[in-house]
Amino acid sequence: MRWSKSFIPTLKEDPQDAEVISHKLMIRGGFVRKLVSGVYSFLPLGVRVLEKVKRIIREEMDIKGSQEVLMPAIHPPEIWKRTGRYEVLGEVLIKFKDRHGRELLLGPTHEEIVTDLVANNVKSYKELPLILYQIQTKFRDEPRPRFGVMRTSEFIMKDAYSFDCDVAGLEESYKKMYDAYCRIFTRCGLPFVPVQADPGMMGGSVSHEFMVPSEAGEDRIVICSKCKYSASTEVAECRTKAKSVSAKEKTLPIAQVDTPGITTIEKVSELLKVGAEKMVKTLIYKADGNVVAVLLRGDHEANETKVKNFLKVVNLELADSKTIEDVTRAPVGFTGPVGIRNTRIIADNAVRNMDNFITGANKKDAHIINVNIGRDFETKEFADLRMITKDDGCPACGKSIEVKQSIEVGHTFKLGTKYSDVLGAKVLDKDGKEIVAVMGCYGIGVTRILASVIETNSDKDGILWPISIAPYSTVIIALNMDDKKVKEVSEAVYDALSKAGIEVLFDDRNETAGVKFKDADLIGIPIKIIVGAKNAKKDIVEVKDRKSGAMTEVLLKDISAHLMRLTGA
RNA sequence: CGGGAAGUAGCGCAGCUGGCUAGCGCACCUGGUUUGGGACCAGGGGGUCGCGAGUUCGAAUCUCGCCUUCCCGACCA
Repeated sequence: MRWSKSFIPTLKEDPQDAEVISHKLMIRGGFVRKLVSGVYSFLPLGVRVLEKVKRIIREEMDIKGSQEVLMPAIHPPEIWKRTGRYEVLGEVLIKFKDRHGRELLLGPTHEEIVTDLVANNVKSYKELPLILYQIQTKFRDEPRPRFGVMRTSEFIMKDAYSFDCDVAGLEESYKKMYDAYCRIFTRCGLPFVPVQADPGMMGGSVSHEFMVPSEAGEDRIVICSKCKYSASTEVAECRTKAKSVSAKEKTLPIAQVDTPGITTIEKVSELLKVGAEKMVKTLIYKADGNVVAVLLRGDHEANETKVKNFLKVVNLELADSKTIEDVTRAPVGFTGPVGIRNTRIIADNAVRNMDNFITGANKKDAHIINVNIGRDFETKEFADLRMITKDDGCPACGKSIEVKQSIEVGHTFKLGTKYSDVLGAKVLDKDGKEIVAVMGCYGIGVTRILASVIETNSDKDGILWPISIAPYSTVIIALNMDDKKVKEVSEAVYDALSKAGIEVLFDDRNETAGVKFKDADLIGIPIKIIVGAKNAKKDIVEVKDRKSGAMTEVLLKDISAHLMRLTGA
């Protein structure tokens, strides 16, 4: 492709509304443009990278025997109502009406649709196992689209679904997909970590997230320094050892202290000169509409995923101030478990070990000290409800752990029969008996891969695409198109490489050398072929590596062989 | 939805305490000189100052409402 004929609108300056590196570089490099918040156009360069990634995905999925399908983006709501996810997804679903007033929605994912497809068309155990996948656009009304293409309302996903006769079959399919995912991310040049995760609204028992450590990530993961343990902080268990009875302190008489206007743990801690670890914070939640008090040690943070899973609820949100006032008869900031009304109390395991602690008094401008469970209030419900920190030990081996910000690029789930049951995906087994298909589902954020690769592969000049997914492997930089010999040699190189099947971008623009170098680096082409006047006279060109800067001189006649070696074409 | 910031040419910004025809850099068009890391000279085109109302003789500038975008929180590929 000739640059002079290409639609590659590069920018010299960072766009005003971009914060993270990948967003800035994708805009500046002319890969994408925003239409509205969370909705992007992919420009020619962006499409080329996207297609490279898709090809890798298809190759790896096909090798595992899964088959590509293409399901619709427009769905009838009925099928979503049958599985109950119409309500679970709620506002995330983008709904509209057709001309007949019939409600339709844009698919946020496709468990319902594939399961229905399989239910209607697969009848025998002989047809299983079956793995279907598609690369398709998903629509989700995100609460907050973010970071360019990282989190958008419309995005391209590769989603796969496995159907097996039994759990053993699912295990096999799951392993295949897991392996395929590792290969896909490796080929895309991503430093990924598979971690245990929470299945969330997908359902099922086991899930793994494929995480790319990066500052721009929206999630955190725990990695053990010693053993192989890795998990999302959402599920990483906190090992809280129960204190022995002998270690318990003698209980002191409960007493009220005045804390006028002091509503936060930090300020109470400051005022009473007591560490936050001697306090208990009481968080009032609404869990599927019911009020629940969650008790945590003052210096600990709630893990809402754990709370949700413990309570077996779908919706969990901090209660509004009115609810808190109803339950505690005090303003927000003085909440405590003592004397709280009509409220289920659950406590983190760490709270069980505490004696003579400080809590809110459920009274304006007051806290109480020397509070003890059993004596001053009662709860029998203890569980791991807090967020793990780097000071906690590894849940598996107890050694030190690291907590890293990460980007989720893939997620795999062992679904079981959640969908196949409801939607009737059943087959007859050997004995003619009906069995429900056991399912797994597997997602990759295709557009998000681009952002992740850039987050982990860039320098001050621009993107460093791995050759496997670079929009072009090679760019020819003709330093001066007005120089006859330079033009002639560049054209010859372009011709030779094109014929050799190398994906080459020929910068034939009438621009200065500086502009061409800057643009080439910005868009991240891995190999530059530089044609300058002096060398051109001797039929020599320079081949320069984008990442290392290493340069070699190559004779014109050898150029295509040389590039074929470099690119593996 | 809660909290914060911002909307002026394609992009990045200045102007904004009320006063001339709204400005700068980049980009773009024409001509010329240039060409090894974002060249130079000359000429030129491009604006509902986010939208609407109000105050005023006069509003990009002040007031109110709305919209949009970005950042921090709840969601997830």
